[in-house]
Amino acid sequence: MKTTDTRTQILDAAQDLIQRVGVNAMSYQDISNVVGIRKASIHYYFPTKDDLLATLLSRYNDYFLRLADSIIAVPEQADIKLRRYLALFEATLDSSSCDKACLYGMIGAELATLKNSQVEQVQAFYRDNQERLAKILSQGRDSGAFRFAGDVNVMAILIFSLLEGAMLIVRTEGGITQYRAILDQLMQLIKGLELTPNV
Amino acid sequence: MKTTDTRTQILDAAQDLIQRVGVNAMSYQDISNVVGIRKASIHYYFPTKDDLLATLLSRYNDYFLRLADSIIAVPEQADIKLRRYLALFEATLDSSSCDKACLYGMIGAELATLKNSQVEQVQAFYRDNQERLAKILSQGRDSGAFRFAGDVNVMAILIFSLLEGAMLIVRTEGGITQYRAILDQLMQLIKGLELTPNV
DNA sequence: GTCTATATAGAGATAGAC
DNA sequence: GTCTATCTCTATATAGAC
Repeated sequence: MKTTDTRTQILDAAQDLIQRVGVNAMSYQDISNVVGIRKASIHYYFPTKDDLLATLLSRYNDYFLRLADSIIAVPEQADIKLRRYLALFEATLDSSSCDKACLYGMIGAELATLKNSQVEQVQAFYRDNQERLAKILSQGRDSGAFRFAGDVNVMAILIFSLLEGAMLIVRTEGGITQYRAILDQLMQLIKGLELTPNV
Repeated sequence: MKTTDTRTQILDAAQDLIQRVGVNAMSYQDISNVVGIRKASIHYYFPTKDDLLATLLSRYNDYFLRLADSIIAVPEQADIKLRRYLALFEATLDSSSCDKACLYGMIGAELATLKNSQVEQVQAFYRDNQERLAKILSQGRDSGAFRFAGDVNVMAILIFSLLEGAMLIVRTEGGITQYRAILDQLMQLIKGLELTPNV
């Protein structure tokens, strides 16, 4: 059993807290309570809250896009790839009792309270994800797995917005079950399945 | 020209601020600066911030659902009704320079920092809107205007999640233009339009 | 590296004059 | 109703001992 270093423990605690309550409601004291270190000590690793947030956003971005790219790289049907990509978001929600949203979804709501450099990190995350999604959608439409009309890039933004929004919405009620139902419905729409007469 | 009473000015300012920066980043001092009244005076109308928020949520809910119901009541094609409903959300984003999201979308992100009674107000708003959406979708599917597969209620939650999510996401880039593109794409999906060979 | 102690600023809220 | 003044609490952040 390998112990995690303090710096990582702080980042983990901070991320968990932000995904639950948001950046502005999260404090060094909260992190202190979780990690079991005095709040002054946190400043040794991250002098300001902005430093901490910047590191957090960058870490989350790297981690998430690395996973997304590994999904895209595998030679596989587009609908399988899309399912796997959607599962990445589902995993975030799944852990614990469905009170955690995507880090960037939470941050997105608090966008106006961030400094410019952090806003750029948010923009980058959104853009990168939409790009990955567009790639999967293109492949699917080429192969005939997907049959939706319209522009691939707009569709990518639509899906990304839905994922971020649903993660926030289902926290009030329904939780992971409702989230999965929404994703199933989305897959149906993308595959272009028709309404059958009596269902 | 009729002057708005102070109480309403406070509510308006508070709502505007929350839609931009969120509940936790909004302060009585901010409201004070906008309304031109000392922050202690605000407590005369709303003793606690919870009182203010409760009033705000209730007012927004009443206002929004009244509009939604007036749209549903009119004898009209379902796709026209849906378009009008979507326009309600678009109007929120439209005013000013696209830095305002839906009040309840912002609140949804900060859900964990609210007290129980306010969480219930959020749940009610989500449920009520999904109910209205489901009604429009049912009508559309019966009339043949909509041809999506799957459950109407799930589809309603999907659309609602998308609306709330997109409003947050497009604030980083794209703004109202991107938001409209997403809604157009959504309408296509609901109408069940097929992919045409060379578009 | 982690601690105690403290500086400083801002929050929500109350008391009481006008 | 609105003001000034003030209370209390918590936030971010720093200084310096160990």
